Amino acid sequence: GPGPSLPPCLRRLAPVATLTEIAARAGVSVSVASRVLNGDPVVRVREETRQRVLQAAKDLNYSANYAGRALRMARSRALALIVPGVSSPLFADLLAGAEEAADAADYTLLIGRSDRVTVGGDTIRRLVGEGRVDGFVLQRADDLSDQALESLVANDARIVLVTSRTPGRRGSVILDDVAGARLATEHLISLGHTRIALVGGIPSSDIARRREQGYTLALHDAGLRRRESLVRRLGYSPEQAADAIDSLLDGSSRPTGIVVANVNGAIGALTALRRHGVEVPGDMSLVAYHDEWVAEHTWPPLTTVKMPYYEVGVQAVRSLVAQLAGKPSEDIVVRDPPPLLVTRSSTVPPPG
Amino acid sequence: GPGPSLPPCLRRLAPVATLTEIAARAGVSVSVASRVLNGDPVVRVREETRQRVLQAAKDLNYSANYAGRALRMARSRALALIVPGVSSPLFADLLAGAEEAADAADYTLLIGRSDRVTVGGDTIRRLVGEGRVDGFVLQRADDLSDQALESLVANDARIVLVTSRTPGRRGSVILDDVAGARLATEHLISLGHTRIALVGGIPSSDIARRREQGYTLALHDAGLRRRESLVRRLGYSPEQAADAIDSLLDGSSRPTGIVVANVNGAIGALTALRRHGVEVPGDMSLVAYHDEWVAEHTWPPLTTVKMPYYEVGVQAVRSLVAQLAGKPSEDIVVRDPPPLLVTRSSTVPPPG
DNA sequence: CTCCCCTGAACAAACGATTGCTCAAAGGCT
DNA sequence: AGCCTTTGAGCAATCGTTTGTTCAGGGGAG
Repeated sequence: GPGPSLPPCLRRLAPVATLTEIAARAGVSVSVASRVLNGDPVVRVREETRQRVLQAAKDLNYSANYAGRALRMARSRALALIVPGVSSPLFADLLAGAEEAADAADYTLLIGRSDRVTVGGDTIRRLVGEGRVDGFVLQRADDLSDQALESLVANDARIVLVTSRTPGRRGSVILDDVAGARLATEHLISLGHTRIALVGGIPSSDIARRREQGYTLALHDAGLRRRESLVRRLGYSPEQAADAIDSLLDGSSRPTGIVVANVNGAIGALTALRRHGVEVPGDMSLVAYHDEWVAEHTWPPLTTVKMPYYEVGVQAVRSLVAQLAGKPSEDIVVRDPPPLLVTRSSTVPPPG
Repeated sequence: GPGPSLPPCLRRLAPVATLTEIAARAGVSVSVASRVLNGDPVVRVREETRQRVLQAAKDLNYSANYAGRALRMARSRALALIVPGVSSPLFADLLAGAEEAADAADYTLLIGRSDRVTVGGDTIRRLVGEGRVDGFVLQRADDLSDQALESLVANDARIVLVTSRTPGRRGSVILDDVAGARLATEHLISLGHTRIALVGGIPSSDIARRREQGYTLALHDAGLRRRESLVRRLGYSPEQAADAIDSLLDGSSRPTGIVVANVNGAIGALTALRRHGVEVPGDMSLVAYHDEWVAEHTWPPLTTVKMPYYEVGVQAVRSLVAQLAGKPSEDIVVRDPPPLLVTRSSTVPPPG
């Protein structure tokens, strides 16, 4: 034989049409077929030829091979969305928004868990190194420090951080946490509460700092004193929030209302309060940051502040796509729609 | 010039090394480099040459380009996991298992929502047509019929169904729903309950049918009468379960215990019972199928049956990978670990 | 009639990796 | 010394697309 024979069994899994076959069926060259199907502006074909190609593609149910295209274009047209946990309804919103935007920009979205992105691991470097994805939307875990984050990410990786920021020059899309926490706090103030506690996140998190700032500003604007003894910064998990509640109830002057800076924490808080025999909302009002499905089904149902997670997803992907197109990275705060107070049964005026 | 010049700006996004560069640095041909790096058994190279290649790859931080490989191999080494909703902790377990198994088999896992896989849509056909994925793990929505499912899936697509089955010859990995529902029911029986209701899924779902079967068998084995008036088949959502509760409480002979065939439904049931002034567990015991995080934080905390979702994910991917390797499709029931009763506060002996 | 330009399409070179085959040199055997 | 085998590596085709360039033929202008 004149050269190497065909490798064994390299047929594709599903028998799909290639551009060559389309071209053959339409009686044109591959290049014409490609140009017609992609709407190449450079193309000059007779209308009749164009129709033949289109018809052939339709007949053979053609769709362009992903690998061939990716190889030629040196782009995968795929994006990765990397999040700490996949099980929260909040994430579902974020994902829905990201998918929407990715679809609109004709990108595919891969989902990864950031707990697989360990420091020292090379998940991201590999994903981008192998050319599987063109860029990332990354939501870091609360306890991942700025340096750890930087060390994780390849220098040249296109990336947009969501809900959190870093001092570095990466792009980011965050919620208006100040306004959200402020709204929650103002709700309690408007009900007449004056001793309002905050169950917040860990101080190293920029998210937690913004939420605390909103809480503080609301108190300040209402002319209320902010007492350090009413602030806890243990974290967002139910257990951490429960610990925070335990410690708050130990204090000399109990609050009459609590802002829990995360809905999961609020559920833990509910459990802890019940354990202490404190009735919600009779003895204690509770408002949670973030609205999700379960807040409607707790006892009592939780008053929450709903934040626009969906839009964060949309904006993040849009911003990433823009970055891939060569535009500079942006730092966005999503203010539209604004935080929304969802009043349920966990907040009433203070007793007495 | 002798031919076309290089297309404009087709540089890759990140400057990564190609096999050609590795080969050049090691002073060998591309084929040798490829063979060494892949551990090709056909290769015959001097040990010293081998080391040079390995070193070069290490120096340049080489990882094989995904598109090039996929094109040549006519395989993407990617799998899609398609699920109805992404926000449930149950899904998180499934996903974790699937990722574990995919990693082990050196496959990448894509996640898709099955509500994007609409009848008449071509999501799956496109994913496989474009060669983005080699196969699917599919968890269908409860209300997707067998025919609808078949019409959706390309005939030649490699696919494994999870938690549900179809009469067709597709592969499947399901839970031992009969044993799980049986365990839940037997728990109530062992507490002394005799009038035990079932809040189940819609009858068209094979999952719901298996769970009802477990319920029925448990009653039968205990010598208890199964009353049709105590069975509801409205669905797994909180609202549907709440409706089921409403209708159960209307009946002439109230149950003293209820098996809710889904934990989300159980949360709706809890809300509905509270609305009716029925105390759990004082007036009514409640046991839920599936264990998840929130069950520990409801009031009262829910007694549940924990099912091995993680293993379903593992087995499904393993089975799919085997299918891709040419093995026949299998129908697996995951019995290990067995269903686990998690006793909390929602179940006590019947009143009186 | 000649020259030129436009139209409509084909040519061919990449992108990066894999792999069957070829092939030169070295070594062993008769 | 001559022939065959083994070793160690390179050659070149191929996967499916995209796209800069070429090219043949037809028509209009001068």
